[in-house]
Amino acid sequence: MYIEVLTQTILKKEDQTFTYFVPDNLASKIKIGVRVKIPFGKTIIEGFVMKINITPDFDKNKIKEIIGITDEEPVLNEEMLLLGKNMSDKLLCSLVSCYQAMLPKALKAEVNTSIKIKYDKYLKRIKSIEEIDNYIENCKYDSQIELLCKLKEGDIPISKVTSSIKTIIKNGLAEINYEENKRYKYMGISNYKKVKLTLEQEKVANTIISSFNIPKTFLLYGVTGSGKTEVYMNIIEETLKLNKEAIMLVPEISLTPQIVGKFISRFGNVVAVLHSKLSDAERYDEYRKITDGEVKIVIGTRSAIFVPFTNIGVIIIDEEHTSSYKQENNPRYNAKDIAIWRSKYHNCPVVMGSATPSLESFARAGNNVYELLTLTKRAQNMTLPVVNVVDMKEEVKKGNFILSEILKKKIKEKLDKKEQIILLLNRRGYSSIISCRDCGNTEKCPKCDIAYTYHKSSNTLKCHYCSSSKMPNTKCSICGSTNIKDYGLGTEKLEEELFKLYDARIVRMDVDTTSKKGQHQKIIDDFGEHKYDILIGTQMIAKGLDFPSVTLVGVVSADSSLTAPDYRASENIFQLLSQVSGRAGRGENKGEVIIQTFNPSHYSIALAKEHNYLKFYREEMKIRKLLKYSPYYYMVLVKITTKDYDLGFKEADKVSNYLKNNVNIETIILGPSMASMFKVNNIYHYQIIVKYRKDDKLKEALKFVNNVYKQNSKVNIEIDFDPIRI
DNA sequence: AGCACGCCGACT
DNA sequence: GTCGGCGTGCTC
Repeated sequence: MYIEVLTQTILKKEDQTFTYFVPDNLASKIKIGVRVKIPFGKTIIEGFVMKINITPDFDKNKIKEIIGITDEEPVLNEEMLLLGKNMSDKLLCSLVSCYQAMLPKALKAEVNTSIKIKYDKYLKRIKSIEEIDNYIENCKYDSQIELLCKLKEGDIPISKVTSSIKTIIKNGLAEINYEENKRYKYMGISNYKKVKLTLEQEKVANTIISSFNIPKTFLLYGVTGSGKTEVYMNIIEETLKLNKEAIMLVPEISLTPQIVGKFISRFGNVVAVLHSKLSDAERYDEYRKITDGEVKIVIGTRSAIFVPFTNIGVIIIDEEHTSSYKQENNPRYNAKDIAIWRSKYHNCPVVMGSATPSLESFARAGNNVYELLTLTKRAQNMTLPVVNVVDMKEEVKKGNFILSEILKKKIKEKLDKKEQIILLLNRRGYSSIISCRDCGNTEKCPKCDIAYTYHKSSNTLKCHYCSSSKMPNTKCSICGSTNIKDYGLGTEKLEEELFKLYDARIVRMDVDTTSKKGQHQKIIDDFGEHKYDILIGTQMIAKGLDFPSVTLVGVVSADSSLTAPDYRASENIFQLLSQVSGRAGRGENKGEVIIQTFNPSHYSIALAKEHNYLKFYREEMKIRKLLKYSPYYYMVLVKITTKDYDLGFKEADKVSNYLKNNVNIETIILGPSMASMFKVNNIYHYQIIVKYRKDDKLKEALKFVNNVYKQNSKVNIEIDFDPIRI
């Protein structure tokens, strides 16, 4: 039998299937979606079986035989095969990359795919009891007799293969059996109690429950502390009653251990947990629970959206506004889109929840594409914390560059009361932003309203949306001050400052301190047990943490992300400030939030202070409309990368011109321009931004340019739909 | 990825 | 003349 195999494209450019021969003795084991080991050139690789029983259109003499079949059952089921094709078509990326993205490492088609799976060993009797008794009578070794007596009663778990075990096996009395060890390591919360839903929560839950079997998307807009998790659990409970499965996506599990704990407490061991900090073997363990039908609920990060449940009852996406649902490398999928695709396949609803929904989702709810559900009341009588905005312009005049007068005072106050403090420093990679130290003004491109990026080599300010550039001013264009500097304050520097001022136990949580596995968890646990007084971190600490004894949250510099060269900067800062505000005062003590900023009157800061999402939404939508950004316009980012500076510009220009001539007139093509990270590893990055509302020609045009550069070994192209960062 | 093929500079 | 540099192309 001849089969068609899709290989992990070594030549990364294109999907290519290869024809192989399957000998008769293996033919019955071949199914579409299983992996096969195949000789390829001088090496052995793995590929997915795409078609079986084909008549080859390749020279039969050159067709090689497969080496073996890796799987008993397909790793890609019918739904996954279909979904992969859909993804690769929609995202203009290779089919293999889509299939690989759906699978845990242990099940990907790769050259060296042998992930160590932990086995439990059993010694199993293979001869009758009489035969064993016979053997015992003639045996003079006590250790063997002891083993054999136990063996008569059943299998014996063994850890080491001793010499007596070896002898027993050699004499054909027993054999070693292996069983995969699936580790259950998550624990429930001991004091968890099922909470009776409030009327408001119940109404929301019932609306969703009455839409089971309908592929509909709900947007659950609920203020922080309104008990969205309880609603989710209620819906999932109903799903389980119908003998269906549930997927719940969360931004990052290692940061939300409380949610997992609640789920385990309530649903026990029908829950599998998938997140980025699992080792490959651990991830495979969890995955096997799903394929074996042991679990009904999966909680996981982005890629958990692909779990091969066959009867999904509901898909929940918590904190739907988070950018982590979009994958930033190929295939550049958004888990929210995959969720909606799967909801149609399984006829089930999708529930997206957030206290600060993304503008896109809220706009869709406004257009009745999604159904809007709201939770307005904070559960358990928790009050929203008081938010204090401090104008750093005034503080700088007093000589306070890092911590303001009031924040210093409050920290001391809380330390004295033995309460805990979280300090947030939003230091993201955009160091090359220049802003005025006196008035907080950052110079922006007038066309795109995006902060200019400073290019040191040429001493110019560049807008990397539209490629316009200008010389940096020596004076601030608003207040005339010459005190213009790039802004940079790191977590280490803040930590240093705090050590100088206080005698406190301080812990830092950022990419530098959490790269090792389990470190996240340890910091969170330790802080939860009050082994530290102050937690310093980047925005990763803002999400989902729930520490009752935290009574003060300080945002040390709200501006660094406000001035980021990104049209979503205002939205991001509003979401971030709202999130952190929700973190304070979760216990009995009232919480306080202090936000330090050079732009106290900026609407996203002022409205975050008021906890006024709706007003923020309206304000931001006006700007998006004016400047033709999402959700009014869709965006596509076309990236062109090459080692050759001149060639890159030439080719990017060609692409841009081709697009201009082959899309609808209303579609806006910006660039080519230099990407914000222009030269990385000696590779030059150019980009073209496409903005459109409706364009039936765009897809074909993008497909065309994409195919052109698939054949080009010098120039690479990548297409990113709805990019989260530009 | 590996490996062969092939077209130019430095050399026993 | 040859040896070997690695740019290019192919693997069912």
